[in-house]
Parts: sequence; C-alpha cells; structure tokens
Amino acid sequence: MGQRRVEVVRAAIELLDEVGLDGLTMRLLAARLGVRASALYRHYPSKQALLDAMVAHLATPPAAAPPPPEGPWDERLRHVATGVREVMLAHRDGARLMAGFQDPGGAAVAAFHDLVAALGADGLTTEAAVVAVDTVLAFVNGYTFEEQARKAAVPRDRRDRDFHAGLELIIGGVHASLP
Amino acid sequence: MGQRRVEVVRAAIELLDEVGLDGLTMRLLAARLGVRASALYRHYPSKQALLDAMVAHLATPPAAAPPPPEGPWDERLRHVATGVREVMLAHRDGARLMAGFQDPGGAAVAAFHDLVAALGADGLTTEAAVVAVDTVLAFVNGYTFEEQARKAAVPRDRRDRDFHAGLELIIGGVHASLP
DNA sequence: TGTACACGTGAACGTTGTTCACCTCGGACG
DNA sequence: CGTCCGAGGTGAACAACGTTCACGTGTACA
Repeated sequence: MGQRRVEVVRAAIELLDEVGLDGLTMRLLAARLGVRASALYRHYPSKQALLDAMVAHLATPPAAAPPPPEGPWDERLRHVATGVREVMLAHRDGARLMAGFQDPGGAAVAAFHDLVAALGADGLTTEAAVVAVDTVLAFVNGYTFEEQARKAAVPRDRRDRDFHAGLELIIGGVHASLP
Repeated sequence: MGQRRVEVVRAAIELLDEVGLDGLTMRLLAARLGVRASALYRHYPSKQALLDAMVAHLATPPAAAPPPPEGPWDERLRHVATGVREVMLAHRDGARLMAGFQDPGGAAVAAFHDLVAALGADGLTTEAAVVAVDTVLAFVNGYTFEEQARKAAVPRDRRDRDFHAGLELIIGGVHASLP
C-alpha cells in the first residue's frame, strides 16, 4: 500500500545529504522522483509531516538490529548517547532535522521508558534514572547540534574526544549521586 | 548614525514575542515601524543578519549590569548556566533563535574565555575547565531548546527543578573528576 | 465489463526574502 | 545663498516556496 511512502522518505534523505535542510524543497524532491511537487501531497499531508517521517525513519534501527545492549547502567547510557549522536551525524543537518520534529513518535517515548526502566533495575531510583537520562539526552542534543552547525572545521577525532569527556563528566556525576 | 539600527532590532524582538519566530516577517516588521520591507535592507543586509543582531542584543547584558559574580567555580558555573537559560526563556522561541545564529559574536567568545580563565584560577586545570564549560553549555542549550519547543504544558517550577537536577549532576561530575 | 482506487498532472494562489531605480529631505560647506 | 550629499524611504518587480484543486490515467478486482 503505502509503498511509495517509504520510497519518498528515502529519496528525501538522499537529497538531504546532497543539498542540506534549507535546500530540501518539495519541488526538488519531486523532480528526483520524476514527479511534480503536487504529487507528494498524496503521500504526506505537508512538508512538516514528511520531515517527521524522515526523523522516524532515521531513528528506527535497521531490521538487522545490533544485539540488545546488556550491562551496567553506565555502559547502557554510553551506548545510547553515542548512538543518538551517531544517527544525527550520519546525515547532513541531521541534528537540526531531528531537533525540529513536531510529533515525538511513540517509538521514541517507548525507548525512553525502556531505558529508564533498565536503569531502575540496576540500582538507580526511578527519579535518579529519569534525571540521568534527561540530562544525557539534553547534552547529546545540545552538543551535536552545535557541533554540526558550527564545528565543521574541527577534526572529527577531536570532536569525539570532547564529546566523550563531557559524557563521562555526567556519568561520573550520576555515580557520585548514588547512595 | 546607526540609531535606527537599534530601533529596528528592538521592534523585531517585540514582534518576536507576539508572533513567534515563524511569524517574524520582514514585511510585518516593516509595517510595525511604519515603513516598507525594502527599507529594512538599508540597516541590515539580510534577514539572517537581523536575526544575528537580535541574538547579540539579547545576549548583551543591560548597561546597569549585575555585580560581577565572585565565588568558587561551581557557583560561577551555576550562575552562567541559569543566566543563559533565563535569557533564552525570556522571549518566545528564544532558544531556537539563539541556536540559529550564524556569526558567534566576539563578545560571546570573550565571555567563554573569561569563564574558563576564572575556573582555571580556582583549582581546575585549563583542560578540565574547558570540558566543564563546554558540557554545561551544551546541556543548557539542549535542555532549554527542548523545553521551549515541546514542554509548554509542563509547569514552570517543575521544569526548573529538572533543569537544576541535571545541572547539579554535571557539577557533581566535575567535583568527582578533581585530583 | 465496469468501477474503485492509487497515483500523477498542470495551473494557479498567496506569501516570502531580496533587488533596483528612483525619490525626499535636512544639514554641512563653499 | 546655493549646492551637494548621505541617510532613509518608496514601489514595483523577481524568483522561489508550500499548498490546493479540478482533472486525468492506468491497474486490479468484482
């Protein structure tokens, strides 16, 4: 049925990498699909809906998912944080795209609650787990957004080191706040 | 000379609070000034330049500045973090506006270096100070952006508590990383 | 055979940022 | 006094954008 829908969103992501978020135009995307712009509105009611679908598509791990991460809570936090950053950096303007999404997909909230629950089953109070996850995610979003917007000149390995240093600072803070 | 420039930027900020960043249009701003849109280009070469000027204007503390903060490094970090968040929350779409600025004004980098230097004069190595400041600012940006974009329903005092909890987590992490 | 339905067309609409040639007016200067 | 100049504003236009709407077309299924 909605088979064309995923072709559209895939083409949109390809185009994003070539022209950036500001260059991503309904007309241009339509041209890449050999179609007129008005045809896109058969599949998505608005450009914002298309952008949301792109976010959902990027945030959904491939069917051949990596093994579900087991391990202590700090390992888990590290895994999620680097994963989110990786997803954002994988595409041009990825951070800006994901920061602008309008409808937080149900999958995202589910993943959030799963992570909090996992941390809760590993010694942290629910309260502490929520704060830790919220803080790490805010840091990842803020850092990666800035990184992609204004640090194209800084070499990648330096940005990686700074990111991990910040992440370890937060994880150390969680450790220090335990009973 | 450039007296009209600041009138324009002031009117733009007022208008921002009324119509939001998406509603902020050159024509609408011109109308508020009793002028046609093309006249605005006498003062700013592009809309982006105007937006940058708004950011610079908002980030510049009023002439009657509060007393320069003295105290230990953690107190200083708290002060800066809450101050930045306050500035962003003071205007509609403030976080989005300040996240989109193109030219990081020289005043901003100066403030950054001053803060790092201050922390350095208080027991932290320069390396640790840079990481701490970077991490706190990334957190503040990420948290406040999300807060303003999608948490209008959550009461203010709850958002304040969550913010401070995250901030204390990071400051605790800095403490734990000291020799 | 007929009829849904998915998909696409083409032309238009209103709005946006921006440019350009031109106008106006107040003050400095010879 | 006349003249020039620069700051500021006008009005019309341009290309591009997201979006809408009435209308076509082919394919699969009853």
